[in-house]
Amino acid sequence: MGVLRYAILGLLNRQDMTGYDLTKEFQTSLSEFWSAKHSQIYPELKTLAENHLVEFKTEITGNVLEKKLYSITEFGKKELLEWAENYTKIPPLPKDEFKLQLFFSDCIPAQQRIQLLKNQLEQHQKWLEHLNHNLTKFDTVPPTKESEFSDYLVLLGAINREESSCNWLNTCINLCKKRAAKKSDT
Amino acid sequence: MGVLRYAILGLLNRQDMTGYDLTKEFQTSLSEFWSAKHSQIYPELKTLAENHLVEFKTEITGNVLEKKLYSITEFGKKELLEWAENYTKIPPLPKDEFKLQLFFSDCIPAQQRIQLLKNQLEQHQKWLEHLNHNLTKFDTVPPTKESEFSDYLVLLGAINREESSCNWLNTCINLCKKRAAKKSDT
DNA sequence: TCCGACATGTAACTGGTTACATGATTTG
DNA sequence: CAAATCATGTAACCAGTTACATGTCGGA
Repeated sequence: MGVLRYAILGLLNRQDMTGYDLTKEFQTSLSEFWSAKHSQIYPELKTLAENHLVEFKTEITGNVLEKKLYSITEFGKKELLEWAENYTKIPPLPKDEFKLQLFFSDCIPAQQRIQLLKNQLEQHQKWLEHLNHNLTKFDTVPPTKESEFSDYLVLLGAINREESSCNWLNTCINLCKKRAAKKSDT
Repeated sequence: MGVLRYAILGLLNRQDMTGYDLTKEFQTSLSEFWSAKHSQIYPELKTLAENHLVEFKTEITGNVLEKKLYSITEFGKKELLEWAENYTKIPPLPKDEFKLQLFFSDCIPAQQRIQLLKNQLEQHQKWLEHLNHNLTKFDTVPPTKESEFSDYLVLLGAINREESSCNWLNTCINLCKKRAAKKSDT
């Protein structure tokens, strides 16, 4: 695939950045749907520059420290646009250790299974809170500014996902409880 | 992490299997939340056997063809149970090329963005149909049999996820349409 | 007799993480 | 002056995919 290159091109299309800046973007604005460490970003920038999709000028911060300010080239913009217009397949089913655990949970006591579910629920609720907090950062909802608008859409997606995870976990907990009650019944 | 080993141990805990059988299980019952190709499974079985978590006896199918029937050892069961009882972290945010595309979609025409969203929606709806069809395979809902019960729970999770994806995409489409209407308004 | 399923493995490569390595600048 | 942050890179490793490689068995 090589999706990382488009993530970088997309960011550089918004504004010129250093590898360090890009790394921070992956940690913040993109973190909901893509990630990359600096150890992956710097080599990628190098090959991108070699292929003339980006270019850089070396700047001096302070007295000595060099930094490379990267910008997207016209050729890079063309490549980005081509990708941006294409249909993509739905994301491959993500691996989920908890679901695997749940799938095999017939080998542990019913009460313990419920505890596992509750623990998972708590973690998702916490994350959901964090996402809802991010929602308050927009001054209008939905935001009017174009760049903020796509931020908003993907944030909605993240919130949506967490909410549905919580719903599912609650359903599971209830089903397990019912089941446990029935068993102790007989 | 090394989660693959627990997936294999979990399956072998249900019944003895060959590497070939395991491969099929990953393609079917586990496919919603874990995957592995035979090229990964066979080496893993080898190391698992070396560590005495599983053992195998060689059987002959027909006249010559050898197959290795693997079974979990007591030690393997202990290891599996230990994993099964532990709290796991929520799955790492899965990479999602479509969300990345949407995030950068301010560089393409509004109508085209809507087309991308609609295409994604169609794909998710198709998959959802498939999952709902799987739901009809249980004779009672929720099923009473213990092994079927956890199948059922994870299937609910998958359906839940697809439904919420569809909801989100519909929301996005509506927001984009509204936005487009407003713009042509001025 | 041919084809699809059964059956098992290895090799090369890709994407990504963790750790190694270094050093400058700013701020408290 | 110490600590956090800025800044850039490489190396070793791990999980996973694709391709290579081989051969048997059962049924149409």
